[in-house]
Amino acid sequence: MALQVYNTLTRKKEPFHRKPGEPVTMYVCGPTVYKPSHIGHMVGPVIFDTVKRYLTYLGYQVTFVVNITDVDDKLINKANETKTTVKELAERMTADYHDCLKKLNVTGIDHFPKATEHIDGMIGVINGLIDKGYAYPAEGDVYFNVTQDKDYGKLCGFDPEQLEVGSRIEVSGRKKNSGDFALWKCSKPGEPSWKSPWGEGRPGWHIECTCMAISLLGKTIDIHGGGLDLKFPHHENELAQSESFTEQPFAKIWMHNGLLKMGSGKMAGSIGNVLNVADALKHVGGEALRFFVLNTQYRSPIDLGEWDPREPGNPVIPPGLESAKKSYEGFIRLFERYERITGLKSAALQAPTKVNPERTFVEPVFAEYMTRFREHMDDDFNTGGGVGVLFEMISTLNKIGDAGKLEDPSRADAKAKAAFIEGVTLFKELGQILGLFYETSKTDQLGADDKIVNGVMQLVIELRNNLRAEAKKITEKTDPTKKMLFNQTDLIRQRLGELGITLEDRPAGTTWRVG
RNA sequence: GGCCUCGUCGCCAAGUGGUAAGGCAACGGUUUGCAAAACCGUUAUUCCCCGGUUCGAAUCCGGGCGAGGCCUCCA
Repeated sequence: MALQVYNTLTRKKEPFHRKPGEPVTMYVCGPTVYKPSHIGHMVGPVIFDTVKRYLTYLGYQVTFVVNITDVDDKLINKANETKTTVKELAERMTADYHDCLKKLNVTGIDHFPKATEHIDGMIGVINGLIDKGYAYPAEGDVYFNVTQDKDYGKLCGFDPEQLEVGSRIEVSGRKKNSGDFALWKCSKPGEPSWKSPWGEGRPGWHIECTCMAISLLGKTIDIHGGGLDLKFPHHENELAQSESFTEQPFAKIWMHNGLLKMGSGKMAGSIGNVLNVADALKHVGGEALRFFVLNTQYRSPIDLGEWDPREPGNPVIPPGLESAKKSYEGFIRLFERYERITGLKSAALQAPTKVNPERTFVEPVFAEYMTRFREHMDDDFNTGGGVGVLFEMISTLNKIGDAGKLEDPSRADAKAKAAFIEGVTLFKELGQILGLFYETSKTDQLGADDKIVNGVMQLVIELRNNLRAEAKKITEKTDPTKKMLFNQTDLIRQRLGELGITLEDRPAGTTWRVG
């Protein structure tokens, strides 16, 4: 099956219109940088980063742009409140945003254009729209006239007439129609402003995306993405003004990701249940957080479960994240097993990064997994289905490991070992398409490679195993010395456990890990 | 009031016409000195309810109930 993508514009899945090898342009609406990123801000970037990863895997040349809105009302208000400048606030919050992206392995974004760096371009677009009769200046503002755009409302399926009926907003004095929206706003004293043909002012919300998408990616982009909440008014308006300006289709495909929810409620500042990325990362790894987002098909809402941080005694993390963290440990353990079996670092394991039609597998089951994973991804980037395949692979690989006695060098089956390595390599290949398997394990972070840490751990393990060996020599089960010795070995294991270190007594020897 | 989603095991979730993936949790077993990890087994004859279409429906249609989103600057 070839790649199919759901297009909001046509409300159906369509065959992807590009052939592998061709360039693909992708534009996704980014954040307004006025406060630290919360986990909801990461959903879109993770999803579209994964879209790029899969397209790249298939051989497309993807250019991915995410804009930074660094001037608007929220920024101005926040800067005033906190006694700082819009510029300083925007720079600080942009740095926070980049840091969050990095922690979640969102590495595919090629350009982060800032609104304030494209003001001249926006003025050009607005001028063009006025010249063509789509926009009109009004007392220092400039508005887009929705009645001039014959297919206004096509993205959301809105009838422009109806928009006025249920509208919560009064027609402002300067607008001709209630649906008209600002392309340019005249500024009040003290606000950031730029010179324009209509006086001192600043751009409207939607115009920056039109201008930056067109200037960086061309008049028609392949994929335009964003959260479902942006569909209206932002994307509808962006679409209207862009196509009015260029007289060409703005985006071939519109993709909208579902939003985060908490059980039956929503995450909102007004409720006080907003979870910042930085706070979430104190309790779960970035990789587990990314996995959590990808566990669900992107168009569905992502459920964090019922959670109210204001209730005393409630967990510090929503149940959905807690559960994702535990699920994810299965991935980590498989790589730990790989390291025990091969004596190699899993981080150094090289897996293919491009699809290879000639690829063959010694174990036919891996070819099946590969196919099933690809079928899910081809079906509108169904990462949730793909994750399911990954879990089935873990189970299969563990069985191969068990049956082949791979952790016992004297009895290990060479054929099984080769199959295991082949499978883990595919596992890594598929996981990397989802942008997973990038973090250094907690054990390594603590310093498993560190001479002193490792030396101390080996010493503790050796001493404990000496006690275990002594205890095992005593055959009489009720012997008090045997009991005492085992009490000591268990105490060591328990106390290390309290420090976050788990000891595992395996046939081939005792290993330790953090977590 | 208008537009639009969604309702699959205790929780999360894939499946959108061919007879219910997977994860978490739980329980039993193998293994282990005991654990941990892993493995085996059990846990939805049924997909909110009621009708209809069909040889066949979780999937399509109609009606109901329930939850949610958007309706002019929320990712």
